[in-house]
Amino acid sequence: MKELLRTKGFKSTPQRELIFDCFFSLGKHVSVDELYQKVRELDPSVGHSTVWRNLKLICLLGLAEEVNIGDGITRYDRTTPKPHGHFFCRSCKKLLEFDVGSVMGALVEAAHEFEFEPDGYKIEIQGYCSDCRQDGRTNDVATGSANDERKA
Amino acid sequence: MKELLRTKGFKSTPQRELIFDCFFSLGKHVSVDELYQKVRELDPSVGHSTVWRNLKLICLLGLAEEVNIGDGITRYDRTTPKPHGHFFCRSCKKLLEFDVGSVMGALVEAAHEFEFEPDGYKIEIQGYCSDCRQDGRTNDVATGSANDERKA
DNA sequence: ATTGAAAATGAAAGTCGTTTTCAATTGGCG
DNA sequence: CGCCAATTGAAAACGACTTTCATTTTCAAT
Repeated sequence: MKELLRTKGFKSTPQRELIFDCFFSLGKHVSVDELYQKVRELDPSVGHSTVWRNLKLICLLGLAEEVNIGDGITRYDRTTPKPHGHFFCRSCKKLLEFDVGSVMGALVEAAHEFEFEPDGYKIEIQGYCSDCRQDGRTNDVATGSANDERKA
Repeated sequence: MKELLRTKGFKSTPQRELIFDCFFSLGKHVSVDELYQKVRELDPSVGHSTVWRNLKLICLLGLAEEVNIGDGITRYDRTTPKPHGHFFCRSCKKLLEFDVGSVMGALVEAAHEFEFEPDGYKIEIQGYCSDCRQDGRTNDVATGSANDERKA
């Protein structure tokens, strides 16, 4: 890791190494705060902004990318050799990955038709995972006030 | 519109009617502020929070849904009979729609495999549109500091 | 090993879109 | 018409993200 940083022109610091290590050990879709907590367990002196900056650096290095599922929290997802999509469970907030190999062709083609030069794909399916689907939730609008979907 | 509101248990107010009308006349991916500006042209007394609340209500009624492209601004997209994906140009921030009929089958199937009950799909392709692709931007990481991707 | 320029850090503050609060107003059923 | 609950508007609160700045640290060149 030290080598990668050097070759890209970044310095290696204890905090940075720790943050990188923690990020890759967590290995799932983490938010800044989740990573911050993890880092803090091992070194409580590391600041929030340092974690944030290094998470950005990880993205800049191409090792991760941001995932926005619309709940206002940015998560960071390790880049994988194969592109993948996400299932986002509205109930338990779980994020599951699934293979999107079968749809990439069509997307690339669509981009081509529009003369659009793609450099990123986000495929997200929202709904309820197998653990949560029994709750039978509906989007019946008549049962609530204009604002009560926030807690849903 | 008045009827739809009534049947769902919401009141019809001049502001609400105006906001709904403006939203559907704009008819594209609008942010709260864009809609607020439009509404203000016709009635400067309408408040920001009223626009926001009614945009939420429009979503709650199933007439629109939120689109998050990761730039921190929530946009609202009229629900269409056919699902569609978005091209998001990193340069000019334009949002273009494209048909995703050809990939829906695979996505539904993927959801089924995971026993996931989908109720929403987001397919977004990021990159550069035909007007912007000549800028030859690269993601060369060595050329900048850890933070300079923000302005990209 | 020492040094100095540039980069990195940490605490705190700033930013900005979103959301809530609350008092006043209004819609609509009885 | 009169009441009650829904709605409104202004302002404040909220919260995640981002920047600032003084201090510390890294690392290449002595």
